[in-house]
Order: sequence, then structure tokens, then C-alpha cells
Amino acid sequence: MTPLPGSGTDPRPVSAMSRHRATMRDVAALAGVSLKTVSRVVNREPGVSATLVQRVEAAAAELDFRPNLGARSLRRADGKTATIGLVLQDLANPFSAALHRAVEDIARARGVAVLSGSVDETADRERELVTAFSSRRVDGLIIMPTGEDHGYLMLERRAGVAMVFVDRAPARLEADVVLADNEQGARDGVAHLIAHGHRRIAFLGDRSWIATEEQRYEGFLAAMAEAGLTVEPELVIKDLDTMDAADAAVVRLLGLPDPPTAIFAAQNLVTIGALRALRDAGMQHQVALVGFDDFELADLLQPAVTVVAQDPQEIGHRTAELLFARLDGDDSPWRVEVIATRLIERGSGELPPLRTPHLA
Amino acid sequence: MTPLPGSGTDPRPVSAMSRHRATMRDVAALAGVSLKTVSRVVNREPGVSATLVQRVEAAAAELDFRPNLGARSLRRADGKTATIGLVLQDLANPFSAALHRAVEDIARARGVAVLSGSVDETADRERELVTAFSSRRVDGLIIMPTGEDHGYLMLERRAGVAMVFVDRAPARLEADVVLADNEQGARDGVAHLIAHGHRRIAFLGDRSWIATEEQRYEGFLAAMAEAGLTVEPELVIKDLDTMDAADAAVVRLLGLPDPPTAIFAAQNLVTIGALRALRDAGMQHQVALVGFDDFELADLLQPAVTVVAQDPQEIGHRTAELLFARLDGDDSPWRVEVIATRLIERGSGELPPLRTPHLA
DNA sequence: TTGAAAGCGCTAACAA
DNA sequence: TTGTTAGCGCTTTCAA
Repeated sequence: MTPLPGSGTDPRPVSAMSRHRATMRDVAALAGVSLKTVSRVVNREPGVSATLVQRVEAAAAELDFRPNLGARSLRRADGKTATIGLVLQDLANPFSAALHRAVEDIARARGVAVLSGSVDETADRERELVTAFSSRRVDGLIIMPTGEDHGYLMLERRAGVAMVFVDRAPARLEADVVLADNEQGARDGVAHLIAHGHRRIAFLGDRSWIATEEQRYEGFLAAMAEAGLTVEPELVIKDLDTMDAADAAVVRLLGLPDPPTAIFAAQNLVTIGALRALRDAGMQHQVALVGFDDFELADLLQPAVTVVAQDPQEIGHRTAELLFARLDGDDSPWRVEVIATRLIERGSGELPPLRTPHLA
Repeated sequence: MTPLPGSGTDPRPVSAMSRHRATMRDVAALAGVSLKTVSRVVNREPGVSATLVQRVEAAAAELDFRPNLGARSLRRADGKTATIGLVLQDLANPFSAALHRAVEDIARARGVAVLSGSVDETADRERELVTAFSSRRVDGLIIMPTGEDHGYLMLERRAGVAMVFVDRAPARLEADVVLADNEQGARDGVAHLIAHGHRRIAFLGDRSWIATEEQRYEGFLAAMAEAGLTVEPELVIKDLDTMDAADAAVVRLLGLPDPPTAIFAAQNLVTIGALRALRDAGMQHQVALVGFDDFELADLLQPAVTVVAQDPQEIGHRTAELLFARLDGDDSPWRVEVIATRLIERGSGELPPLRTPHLA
């Protein structure tokens, strides 16, 4: 038996050892068995005598053997890499980060690793990421989609890659989706403002081609219609793609001859931008506000902020579970799973309408 | 030339096509060239005639060829997978999430994908994650370390895996590290409170075995010593591992016969827990507070919260750049890069000391 | 229960 | 400029 690099019988000092990673061959040689026996032990296949199992395991430990999953998936019949890809809009966004963590927890329990990346609402980057993951032969994809045509994913699907969409439905592609009940959530939030006496309610939205935004706007319209209220075009401001844009929009609203008495902010960052504007104008106790999506410290502000909360953890768990069900062979028809939202009353949404000067 | 699955000449409907991914062999056959020529074109090696380049590219596009990076790295001399592993404490934590995004941006520019995972301050999970990444043959590792012995990473290093630590230095291992200037930052924050007249300053810290916590505590001690102030043991509370624990600690402090006039909160969640307790006690305008690490909405609270801000984006960029420098062959001695912190005065840290009843 | 041989998709080394 | 052959580390298939 020849001494192997890294083995205890290797007389060279650690620093002089070659950059060698032990392979199954090395382990087999040290244990005095065949390659296939090592493979059997490593994969816990039955039918190896206890003696050999022990000898192989000792040799593997001795050499710090780490099976090469790339080589394994290359050879295996199912080609599985035990890796999935997660395409998010922005890893640093709290909603995406919470979702990411939830997916990780489910994946980890199955020994699956997660590749992830940010798309920043750019269809090209979504394709780039999918390609990058695809070249690494991920078993499945979880995608928060951007853009108007996801037909390109048919290729991946045909190649046997499982996929589930999250937060938004894909365009032109039938597929599994897990999303929050955006329309109902927005409807609840706006109805809450109406119930507190508001009639002039402003709608502030993110980029309107994002499906969730569209659905939240629909919810706003539905709640207004249900109450027999007309929607004033001057109070609907969309395409607010930054906090500052939302801030500026609220400044504009407050300067109207007949300003809104309440604001429905349809997204995270839009809500925060609106909060800043109200605070800077000293109007945070005069104008009611309900935001879509909860955020840290909403309860510590004055007034505390009433929100329609999504449950990113639940959404992430359900998404990952659906993906793994597909990987396990579930071939039932495409499913759309809708996760309920929850209205959290904290104060800002319960402010009464302010009588505006010219109405007084 | 036989029709290949997925090719335009394949008469079968899409739904009936086999789950086949085109390989270089398929592309070679369709283009009527050898395997090696396809390899050359795919890898943009020089010395292929324009005609063949075009023919190969057309065939590759036709078949939706995606090179298998796993197979490539298996065969290549350098064994590179164009994938790195990122070990964080918690993907959902805003600091970790911002760092993650910064690393992603640098990696993406180089065509490198990022595997990531959460450790939750558990040494075992750190090892598990490193093993999982190692089995997938990542080229490099970025680790936010936990635990008291990182000697086990010598194996990875010996196998040629580059590694850089972030946020904290590893234990018992010489290695590259990028971290915030925790001691100086804490010192600045506490000195700021002292400059505003405070003498009885409480220190609230996270789990004390975390290196950053230790350093921040050292900074606290240094600032106190520099001002000739004695540290009251009853005002030092460590090992606050949740927001609620921090909240409870502040409740306890406020109930002391001689409560502190100022609080230095050495970590993110600790700061928020302290804020809640002060607000619930109605003392947020009476007790000064400086927190370590900035957070969204700190400027919107009343009073707005003075913090020692880290720069997670800068930290992430520098870390990734250092890792890639190592992967590019930089073999200079281990480096410790310290990123400066910045004191942001917003109000809570500038409150004057409250005269306590028994001193009045 | 164990092992030998072939080959997954790709690139290195060499040949034409 | 293009192609042939071998083999990366592993699992499959088949034989002993």
C-alpha cells in the first residue's frame, strides 16, 4: 500500500503536501478494497460487510475524503446535483431575504444547497441568472419573475428542471405559483380606511407592470367601487420606483387644493417614502396611512403604522415544499397557492379624516 | 446527419421529446465538426476558422446547448467551478443580507455564482455548510465565523480553496479578514455620550463569545477609562441573544435605585429591544441611547436614533475583491482589512443626562 | 458480498 | 486549423 498524500503514513510535513484532494480511488487503495466498495459505503448502499464498512470509513476519515458531487451527478442516472437556484429581485430587500431564509431551511433539511441571485426587475438579468444556474445543472428553480414572457423557460422544463414561481405569476407560461393574496389584501386595507370615514384616498404604487402592483391596484379599485366612491385620477400615482419618488409624490399630494385624507401605499419602500414625506410636513398625525407589506419598527413609529402584512416565511416554505414535491415526482396539474394577508392595526390607519380648510 | 432531440429537424412534437439536454457531441454532430472544435468555440479559444465558429454557434443555438460546468471543472486542470460559498449567520438579517448582495455583485461581474447559507451562531452548522460547499467544489469561501476553532479549515485551504473571513476574525487560524472597526466604533459612540455629560452609562451586548461583541465591549471600557469613569457592574448586561432579552434588560435597568442616564447598545437587535423598552416606559426622551449598527427608519423614530454605522456594502465588496485577488494568484501575506465606522447623530444620543430623583 | 470495465460531458495533450 | 485519444471522479452494469 503506497502512502497517499494527506495520509498519516505520509512522511512529508503538512506544508509540503500537494494540493491533492482524496478521491475514492485513494480511499479504496488505503482501505485495500475496490473503488466500487467505497462507492457503496459512501452512498450507504446495503450489502457490504461490517468489516469493510468500517475499514472504508476509517480510510475516508483518515484522508478527509469529500465526495465530488459534480462527478457524481455527471454519472448518476438521475443527474441530480442536490442544488437548486433561487432567483430573487434583490437579496438585500427584507421581503426577499426572509423568503430566501425560509427556502434555505426547507432545502437544508434535504441536504440541498441553494444558489441565489438578484435580478433588479430586469428581464435580461433574469435570463442570465437562469442560464448560470442551468449551466450548473440545478435540480430546480424558484423564480420571482420579471418581464413579459417566460416562454424561454420551456427549455429548462423540458430538460427536466423543476420550477416554481413565487410572489408573482409568470407571463405566458403555465406553472406552479405561490403568492400572497395581493388583491384581497389591498382591498382590506382600503376598506379599512373607508370604514374610518375616508373618502379621498390616494393610491401610491410601484412600477405598474409588476404583477403584484397591478393586483394591489385592482384591490384598491374594488374597495372604492364597493363603497360607491369615485377614484380621483389626481390621487392615483404609480411607477414610484424609489423611496425618494414616493416621498416626492406625497409632497405633491399634500400641496393639492383638495389633498387626500388618507394614503394607501402599495409597497414596502413606497410606504417608507410616504412616511418620510408626512413626517417632514408634520402631517403624520393628520393624514391616515395604510401600507402593503409589514416592516421592522412599524410599531415604534408615531403613529405606529397600520399595514397589510404578507407572510414571507410561509410563502417561502410553501414554495420550497412545492418544488421538492415536484422533484419527488408529484405530477399533478399546475397549482396556484394563495397565501392570505393580514391587516395589522397600529394607529396610522385609524386616524379620522382631517377636515380640509375649504370644506370647513 | 441524424436528427437530434430538440433540433428543428426532429419531427416529434415538443411534448414527446425526450428529456435530453444537448451535449457538445450533439452540437458537434449537427455542425459536422469534431468535439474539440465545439469546445474551442464555446471557450472562445483562438484558432478556429470563422466559418466553423459560425456553424458551431448556429448548431449550439439550435440545440439550446448549455455547457455543463460540472463536467468542465472535473476535467480542467485548475478544477475551477466558477462558484463560491458564502457562510453567513442569518440570511434574513439586514446586515448579512446587505453583505450578501455586495458579494453577489462582485461575483456576478466575474461570472461566478454564489452558494449561501445560515449558521445561526452554531459551530456545527458552520462545519456542515462548509462541507456541503466543499463537496460541490467551490473555488472559494467567504465565512462569517462562529466558534472557537477554525483549524478544521486547514483541510480546505490545503485542497486549494481560497477563503476570506468577514465581520469577525476566525479562531486559531491565520487568514484574510475584513471587518468593521468595532472597538473604535464603540469607543466613539460611548465617548459621544460622555461628551454630552453622561456618567452612568449602561452597556448592553449580544452573546459575549462573539468576537465583535467582545471588541465593542473593549471599546466601551476604553472610552470609560479615558474619561476617568468607573464601570458599574450593575450597568453591564451581556449575552442578550434576542430582542426580548434586551427589552427585559432595559426594564431591569430602569428599575434600579440609581438608573443609567444613557445606554450603549452594542448590536442591532439589542438596540431595537432597548428602544421598545424605553418607549413602553415612556422614557425614550429621558434616557440617551446610542446603538451599534444602523437600521432602516432609525431617522423616523422619535427621538431619531443615533448610531455607530457599519458599511455592509463596503465590507462585502472588499471581502469579495480580496477573495478574487487570492483566486487570481495573489499570495501576499494574510491581511486584516479594517473598515471604519461612522457616528450618525440623530437625537437619541444627544439627550442630556436626566437628573435622577435621589440626586435632585 | 465484492470487483472490473465502461462511460457521464468535458478539456488536456498531442497528432495530423 | 482541425481532430484523436485519454481521463477527470464517480456510478452503472455486469460478472465473479
